[in-house]
Amino acid sequence: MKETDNREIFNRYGIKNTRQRNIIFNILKKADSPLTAEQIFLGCKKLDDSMSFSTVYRILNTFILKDMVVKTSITEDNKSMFELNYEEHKHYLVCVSCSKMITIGHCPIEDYENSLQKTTNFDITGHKLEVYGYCPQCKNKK
Amino acid sequence: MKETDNREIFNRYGIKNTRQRNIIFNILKKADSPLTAEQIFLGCKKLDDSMSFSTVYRILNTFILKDMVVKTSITEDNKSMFELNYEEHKHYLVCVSCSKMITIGHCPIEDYENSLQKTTNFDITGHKLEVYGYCPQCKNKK
DNA sequence: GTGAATGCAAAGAGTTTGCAAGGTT
DNA sequence: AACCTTGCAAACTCTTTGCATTCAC
Repeated sequence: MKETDNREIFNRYGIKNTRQRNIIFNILKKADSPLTAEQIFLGCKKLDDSMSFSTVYRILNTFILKDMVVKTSITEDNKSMFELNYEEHKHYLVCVSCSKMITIGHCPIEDYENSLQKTTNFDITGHKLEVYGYCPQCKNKK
Repeated sequence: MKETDNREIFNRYGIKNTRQRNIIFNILKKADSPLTAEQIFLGCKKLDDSMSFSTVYRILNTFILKDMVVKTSITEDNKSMFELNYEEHKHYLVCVSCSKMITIGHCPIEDYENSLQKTTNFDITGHKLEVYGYCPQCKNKK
């Protein structure tokens, strides 16, 4: 534990600063799209061979409880995916062939939520949007 | 098998007309939002106590293969949900408290897909959108 | 030192599969 | 009759949990 120490962040959220939490937090920080628990576990293994799979899940659930991480369901095969809870609103464009995910900057439906709030009388708290397609590489292979 | 016989539909898709398929197809027809495999199984049990859970999954997968049904992932707890593959494009507004789902008629992002296609060079095939909030009943209990 | 976090193994969900028996065309 | 579908039980995958040990504060 040296250069990449997230102690201050963990303090702010009231959780202890452990080696395993640092590893996972750093993996999520580096990721540019949501990761499966398995991807995170494999990343951990490279840095600490003794890391256990249940620790990965437990830490992710702790992070979720503290709102540091969000679970974005969404694959066809019922695997959860995890990413840092960025303040900015993000959506992904997902390749249905190779599963590559790229970030969509602008959110097209914030305005829409307002009108929906009026018509449905729901108190709207958020939304999930994913767009699917073939990425430039895969569409040429079709 | 009498009044509610989907033989013609099954013929059209090239699959046999069985009692179990009729039961499941009718349950999906009546549903106004996606159902979990368990909900479907429980519905089946009421009409045919001998129905097996694996039959439910197998029939659902057959229907998916024939594009009669779509699997819409999406719950926080990694359960799949299933609904008929309606031609019209549908989205749901989901209550985060009681899980009630209501259908959103208009899709706000069809235009958006076109612009995204240009900027990303993806060949876009579809999208998934769910909006979350508290329904009128639940928001008063908060 | 005290309570919280970890590793391991085992248990739980949800879903799929092998096989023998039964149903559909 | 030939093939497809079903029921049952067992297997498989993803995730959670119990318990003893280790670690952070």
